[in-house]
This record gives sequence, C-alpha cells and structure tokens, in this order.
Amino acid sequence: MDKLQIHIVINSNLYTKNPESSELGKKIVSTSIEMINDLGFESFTFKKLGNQIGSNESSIYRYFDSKHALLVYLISWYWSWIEYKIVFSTANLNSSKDKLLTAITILTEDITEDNTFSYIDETLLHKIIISESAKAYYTKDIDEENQKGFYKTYKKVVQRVSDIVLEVNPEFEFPHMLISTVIEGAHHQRYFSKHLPSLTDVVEGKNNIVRFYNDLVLKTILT
Amino acid sequence: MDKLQIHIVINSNLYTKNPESSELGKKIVSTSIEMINDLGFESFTFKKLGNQIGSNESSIYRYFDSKHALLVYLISWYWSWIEYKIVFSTANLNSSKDKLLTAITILTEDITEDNTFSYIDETLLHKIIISESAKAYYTKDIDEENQKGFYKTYKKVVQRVSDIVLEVNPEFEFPHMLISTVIEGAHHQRYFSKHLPSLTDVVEGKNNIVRFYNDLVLKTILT
DNA sequence: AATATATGATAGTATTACTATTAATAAAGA
DNA sequence: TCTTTATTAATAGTAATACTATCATATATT
Repeated sequence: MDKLQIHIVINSNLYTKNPESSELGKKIVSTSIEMINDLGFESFTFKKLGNQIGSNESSIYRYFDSKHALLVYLISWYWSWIEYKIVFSTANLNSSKDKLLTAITILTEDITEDNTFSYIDETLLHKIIISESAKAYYTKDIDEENQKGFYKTYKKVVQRVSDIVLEVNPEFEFPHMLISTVIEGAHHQRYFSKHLPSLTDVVEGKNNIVRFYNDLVLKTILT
Repeated sequence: MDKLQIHIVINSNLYTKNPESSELGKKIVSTSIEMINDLGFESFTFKKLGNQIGSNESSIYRYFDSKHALLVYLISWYWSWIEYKIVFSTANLNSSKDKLLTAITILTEDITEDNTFSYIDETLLHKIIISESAKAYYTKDIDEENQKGFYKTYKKVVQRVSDIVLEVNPEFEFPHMLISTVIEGAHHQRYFSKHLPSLTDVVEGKNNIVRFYNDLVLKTILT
C-alpha cells in the first residue's frame, strides 16, 4: 500500500532558499541529518557536508545562513511532523483521557520505523532532537529568534497537548509546565539511559519511559 | 554572625592545576562565572578571560585543559554545593515526607541570596547551570568523561534524593527518572519563563515552579 | 540564441582553541 | 644572601571554523 503523502510546510524565515525546491536542497537536509548524528553537531560543518554530497560549501550557504539555522529548520520540521501525528492519531478518539494518553505516548515513545516522508529519516531526526535540540534554543539570540517564529511549531505542540490536559481536568493549573516537562524529560531520559544510566530506571524492553510519563501525567492532573 | 565555612572538594580529574591553590586560580573561577553569564558559553574564551583578569591565556590553560573542562568543573562544584544544602537542611527532619519536600524545594527554587563561599557567586552559578549545563553533557565524549567521574556529583544528588523517595514509598518504581525529570524540568522552566514563556505557566511572585514540582512528586509517588 | 538561474570553484578573513617556547618574577630552601 | 624552583607572562604559531565575496560554468526557460 502506498504511504500517505503529507506535506510539511516550513516557515520561510527558517531558510534562505527553500531546500524542498530542489534535489540539492533535499540532499542537504537528508545528509545533514545523517552527519549530525554521526559527528555530533559541534563537529558537523558545511564543508564536510559539501564533500559528502559532492557539492560545495558555498552552495549550502545559499540554502541556510548557518549550521545553527539548519538545526533550527530540522527541529521545526520535527515538531510539525509530531503535531501531524498527534492530530491524526487523536482525531477519532472520543474520550479526552484517551486523547491525552495517545498524545503523551507519541511525545515520549521511541521512534524506530521508517515513515511517511521520502527524504527525511524520522528515526535519525528523533535522535538529533534528543541529543542536539537544547543547543538550538540555549543561545544568546533566543529572544530575537523566538520573535521571528523559529520555535513556533514546538510551542504549537505544547499548546495543543495542554489543551487536551484541560479537557481532562479544566481546573489543572499548570498544563504547559506539565507538557514541556514531559517532552524535555522524555528526551533526557532516552539520552541518560544510554550515557548516564544511573539517572534513570530504564530497563531494556520494558518501555519504562512511556509508562512513567503516562502514569505521572494522569496522577498529576487527576488527583 | 560569621558564615559557616564549608569546603567543597572537587575531584582532581576536573582540573590540571587546582584553582583553589592560588589567587589566580580563584580569580579564574570567579571571573569565568561572571563572563559565561554575560557572554554565553559559546562566546566566552580563555583569551577574553585572560584580558579581563589581567592575566594570560596560557596561564589559564595551566588550570584547565579547555573551556569545556572549566564548565564541567563549575557544574561539579554546583552539585556538591547542592548536596551539602540538602544534607544540611534535611539532617534534623524526622519525617521522610518533609525531607523529600525540602529536597525538592532546594532542587527547584530560585537562588537569589549570596551564600557561604567567598569567591563563588552561587546566584550566577545557578544561572549558568540553567542555561549552559546541557552543553556540558550533550557531547560526543560523554561516555569517556562519565567514566572519569566528571558527572559524579550530579549523580550523587540524584541518588540521594531518590533514596528519600523510596523512604516515602518503597514500592515506587522510578525514583531516578522522577528526580532527574524534576531537576532538569525546573531548569528548563526557569529558562522558558524568561525566553519562551508560552511553554510554562509561570506567574511573577507565585513560586509556581516550586509548587508545581512539589505537587507533582507527591502525587506521583503517593497515589 | 539569448537570458536567467542554480551550482561550483577558488580565495580570503577574522576568530577560535589550542600548543610550544622562552622570559620574567616571586617564593622557598640552603 | 644566594640559588634553586615554581609560577606566571609574553610571544608566536597552527589547523580548523564559520563564514563572505567573486567569478566561472552548467542547465533551464523564453
């Protein structure tokens, strides 16, 4: 069966030339995802990317102002994709509680299968989100960038799930804190489980991260 | 009244020459805290630090291998200090629940007053922990560094508070995940409240971060 | 065939994150 | 007091980074 082709549209502030408008642009995006995963964001450079794809540093700069801009683009893409997943998966659910648990699961689960989009590997992108996304928004330029809408898609996801929280319990005082805590927390836990395991209680094959956060959310808003 | 003078001892892997052993060393530490706050970690350099303190880049390298090593040193110092605060504040408490709430408060509260140690400004250091500490452990070298004990003091704090969680509820399955989620969460919330406020529900003067996490912890482990 | 557009190649710049060497100075021991 | 040692300062140098600028070439469109 053919996969559903959904188009994710990215705010034009996030690139100088739209990478979706050319083969080179798509190659830049897909290969940067691989290379950031392999090298880590610090060691990743446009020069290395150019070599890898048989193109030139200067050509890459025509699409993205800087490697930071590229990272922000990837993060924005990721959150648009997550939003789509949440909307799609909760559309047919009647119970707010089911909606909430579905959303929390999407936000906290591991991503392993290949997905809808041809040139973006969501599994690798998810790893970048875990390991590198804090580097995007812990910048001195955060306020300026935020004003330009760089983090809009992330904020939209938090807002959407916070709204579901309020459907479940309209009295709950801290829906945004809860959801952003869960999102960031799940990413930290996945990273810690690999590198600083004593900060977690992750056990192979038990899906503890998803269980922990689903449980935490329900207990926090329902008692 | 004189302040209590506690000495925080730092693992000798975290420096090449102990900064506490000289005036220059202390100056390096205290001024780096100011400068990292002002410039952000990326724009902070040993050259600039040297200029600021009327010393030379090469002299600073004798104390710390790299600016990354200096950041790790500061983080380690911070967690030793937090551990001391927790031990001190919970020593006289009989109830495990009180101990837990005291510890969670220490981990999530804002730090505003000047404190015990002469040459380290804990208020500024706390800000560095919030804005820069993820950059220390989201590195490609994390496993190697972890093995050398670079993150020991952080892990000790998580372990200590997790033990209190288990005193309150010995059946609770995820004490480490809960505490590391709370610690990282509180830091994110403080940062978000300033720069991405729609991700939080922080209201001036209401101490919502501390309230939210204390409430979350109790509900999660007691229901 | 002419023109516009996208890409490639090359060169150049200021800065960074160091390393290495040597000189000057201060403290400590004989 | 003289000498040794330790500490810090000064200078120079390096490879790499994160760009910018310019110009040439290939490809597509009219």
